Amino acid sequence: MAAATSSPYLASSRILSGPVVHSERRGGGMQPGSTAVTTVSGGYRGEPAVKMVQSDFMHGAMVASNGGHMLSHAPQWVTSLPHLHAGSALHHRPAHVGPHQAHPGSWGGSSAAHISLGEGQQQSLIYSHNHHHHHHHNHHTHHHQHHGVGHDPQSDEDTPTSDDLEHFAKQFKQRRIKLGFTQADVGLALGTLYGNVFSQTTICRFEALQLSFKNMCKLKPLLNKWLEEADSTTGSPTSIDKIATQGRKRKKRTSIEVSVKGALESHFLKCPKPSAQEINSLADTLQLEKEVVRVWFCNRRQKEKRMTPPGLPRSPEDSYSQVGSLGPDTPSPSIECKRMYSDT
DNA sequence: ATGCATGAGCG
DNA sequence: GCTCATGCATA
Repeated sequence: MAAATSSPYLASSRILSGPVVHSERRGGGMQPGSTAVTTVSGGYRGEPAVKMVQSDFMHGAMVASNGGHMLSHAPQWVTSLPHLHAGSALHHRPAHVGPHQAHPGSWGGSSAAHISLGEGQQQSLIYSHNHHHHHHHNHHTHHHQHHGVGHDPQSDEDTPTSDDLEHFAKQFKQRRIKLGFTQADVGLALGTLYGNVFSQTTICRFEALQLSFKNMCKLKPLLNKWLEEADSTTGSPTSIDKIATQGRKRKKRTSIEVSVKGALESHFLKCPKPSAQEINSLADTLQLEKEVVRVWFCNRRQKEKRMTPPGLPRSPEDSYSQVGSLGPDTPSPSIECKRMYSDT
């Protein structure tokens, strides 16, 4: 329940967590020779040498996994402050890139090509997920707003369908590019317009329909509003700057080797929700930290819940109707997998 | 564009 | 510890 009560590093609200990092650095040439590499390996956030926070999260995690072979001593990933300069001038009046859209992808090779030669291809595997939800939205205890005029499907009210979202996302991206805005620009603009700052990642995922249905529905109105603002505002920029540079030290992204990822996928197919014991064994086998393995499975499950699996072309006969109007819970299959190991 | 990660919220 | 929304860092 505590948002930022006793955080030793974080001191700002999550609303203003909008770093305007404009890193254009490229050329990552550090290649591992082992299964995975982490700059600051060892023990991560958990039990530091000194007690400071009560850790409202992951309290029993390391307790249960503390078999006695892990050396947890380095809790923090160095307080490296990404000294960014708030160059507030790129979110409402980008530039006139012209009709041919020659703006540089400020985020590196994120131009328009979908070249994925690394980890972006492992997801080309088969997705044996069956999302069969009933498609009867807005049926709950909710009064309908009687509009005198005809109610458009994508005006504002009522839950959009998956088709609506897809169409909107496509339109959005087109207009956005036409206007010469980057995904990051939109994210920041949303912050200045509503107070909800979003990153390039989120905008990207929205356009690619890689968010959950509910999440898509939540973002759609905001982005829709931005569209109206973007093309209508032609001289009256209502841009206010609200940047809050944070100095949160994040664990460096663990690069899992391809073979290891394959092993993880195999296990995921057998058991998408392994127990702590299973995770422990897996981590030991793959020589990965338990947290890494656990998070990997969490992320993997999320992927299955996304809309439009990547690479899979949508057939005209097939329609995704994962409207969660029935309840927030997911009718997951009653599959239970337990592996009881007595040794290591 | 996407993989790994954080954190709130919920049992 | 899981789900879910979200993003930093990276390929």
